[in-house]
Amino acid sequence: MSIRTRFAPSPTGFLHIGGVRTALFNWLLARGSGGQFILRIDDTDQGRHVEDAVALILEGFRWMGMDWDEGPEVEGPYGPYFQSKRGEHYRRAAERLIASNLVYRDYSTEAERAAEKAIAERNKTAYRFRRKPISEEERARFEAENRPYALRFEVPPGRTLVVPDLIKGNVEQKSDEIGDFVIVRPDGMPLYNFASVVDDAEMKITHVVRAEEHLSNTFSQLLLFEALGYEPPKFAHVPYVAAPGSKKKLSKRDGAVGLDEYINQGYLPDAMMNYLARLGWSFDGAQEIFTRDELLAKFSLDRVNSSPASHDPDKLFWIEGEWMKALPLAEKVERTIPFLVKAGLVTEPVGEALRKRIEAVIVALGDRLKVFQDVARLGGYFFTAKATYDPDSVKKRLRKEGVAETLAELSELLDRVDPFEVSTLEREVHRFAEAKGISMGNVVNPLRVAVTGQGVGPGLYDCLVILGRDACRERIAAAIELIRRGAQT
RNA sequence: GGCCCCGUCGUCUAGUCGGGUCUAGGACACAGGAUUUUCAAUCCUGCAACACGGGUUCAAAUCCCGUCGGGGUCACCA
Repeated sequence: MSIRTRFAPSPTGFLHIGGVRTALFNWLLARGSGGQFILRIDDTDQGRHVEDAVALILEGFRWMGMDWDEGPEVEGPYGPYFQSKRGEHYRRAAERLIASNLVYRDYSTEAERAAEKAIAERNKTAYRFRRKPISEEERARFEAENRPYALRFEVPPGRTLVVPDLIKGNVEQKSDEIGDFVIVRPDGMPLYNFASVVDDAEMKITHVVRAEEHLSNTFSQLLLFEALGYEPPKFAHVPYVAAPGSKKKLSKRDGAVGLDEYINQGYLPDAMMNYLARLGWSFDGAQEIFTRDELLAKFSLDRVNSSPASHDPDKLFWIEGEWMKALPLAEKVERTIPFLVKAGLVTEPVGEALRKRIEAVIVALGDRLKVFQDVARLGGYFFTAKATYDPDSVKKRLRKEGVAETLAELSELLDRVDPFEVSTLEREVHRFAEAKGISMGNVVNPLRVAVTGQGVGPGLYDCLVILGRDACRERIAAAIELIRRGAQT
C-alpha cells in the first residue's frame, strides 16, 4: 500500500517555518515513495477570516512547490478536507462510540472542573478527569431539563500504551496517567484529538508526521483508533525548531519566522526547501546542497534527529547564495522584475531595452546577488535618474584633497574614451592613474562613489558601461558640486 | 508538580542501536592570510563540542544510574 501523509494546519493566517518544515517532511515522505500528500484544514475551533488564512497557507505551499494530491481546491475521494465541513463524519463516529458504551455524558460544570483543577494544582499533581457515578434520578432530571453535556471518552485503567514512534522510538505511557477526555463539546463541536483520529482513519493516512507537541496526545488517540476499530497509522513526531543560537522554542518574537518574510526578500523556493530539509535531517553528514529530486530520493524519517534544531538564518542565506549562483540568467531576470517594481524602480510592462539593462545589472552584480531584493538594494542607482550619495562613502572617498580635480579630469577622460567599453575604460583609467602618479585605489574609489553614490558595488567599469557615458559625466559633475558645497560649509 | 521527549563545536550535523579505526569528521558563522578598485566570490589557515557526576569495561561520545538544563502534556485549543 502506498504511503499517505497529511499536513493539517489550523488557519491562523501565519505560516511558521517550523510548520513548513513539518509539511515538507510529510510531502517528501509521500512523494518520495510515490504516495499521496493530503492537505487538510483543521478549523474546528476557528471562526472568522478562515478563507484569507487558508489562501495564505495555499500560497505558501504553492511557492514552496509542495503540491497536494487531495485537499482544498483539488478535493479528492475522502473529502471534504475542511474539518468544519465534516460534522457528519464526527457525529457518526461519536454515535458508534456511544453505542459501544465507550463514551459517556459529562454534565459537569466549568466551575466544578475549575475547582478540581485548583486542588490538583495545590497538591502539585496532574489533573485527571474521572467518571463520577451519577444516580438514575439525577440523570433523568438532567435529561428532562435538557442540561448540556460533553461527550467524554472513558479511559480504560491499568493499560500500558505504546507509540512506536518512527523518530522517537517506542514511547510508553500508562493509561492511568490519562484522564477521561472530551471528544465532543456540548455545542456539538468535536475536539482535535477526536476529529483528527476520525479524519486520519477515514482519509486512510498511513503516516502521521507532526510536531512533537502532539506526542503526549497520541496515547489518547491510540485509544480512539482502537475504540473505533481502526488500525492506527504510523507516527513520527518531529522535534520543535528552536530560536537562533538557543534551545528555546522558536516564536514570533525571534525575528523572521514566517515564510512570507523570506518570500518577500526574494529567497528561492529550492533554497528554502534545501535549508528546511537539512534542519533536523541529514543524509550522510557531508552533503549540504540537495536538489528537489535528491531530497525526494534520499529523505527518510530514520535520519531525522530526535532533538530540536535551531533556526539558522546564516545558513539559510548561504544555501540561498549557492542556489542563486546556479540559477540561469534568464530566470534571474524574470524573477527580479517584480522586486524592482515593488521597489518603485521600474514600471511594467518592461520593454526590451529595460530588460537588457536589468540583465546587465544582474551580470555585473554576479555573486553579490543572493536574494532578489538585492538587485534593488545593491543596484538601485542603475534605475534612477540620479545617484543618491551615501554619507559615509562620500566622507571616506570624496572629501579628500584633490578629489574634485581628479574627478573633473576623469570626466574629460570618459568623454574621450571610445568605444565606451569595459576593456577600453579599464585601459584608459589605468593609464590616467599612472600618468598622474595616483594609486588605482585613489582613482577608482572616488569614481565609484561619484557615479553610483555607494562605496560598494559591482566592478567599476561594469558600472560605467551600464550607466553610459552621459549619465556618468552628469553624476561626476553632481559629485563635484557636492564636494564644493561641502567644502564651503 | 506527575508523566513523556530531548541534551556532540556559537549553529546544522556525522559518529550512539551492534563500545576500540574519534588525539571526535564535514558544513555555516567567526578570525587571520592570499587575490583585489570596493564589496561579493574563490583559495589557504585558525578558533571551537561529546551538559555534569558516578558506575560497568582492558577500553565509553557510544551501555547503566543520578543530577542539571531545555521542551511537551496534564483544555469543553490545535
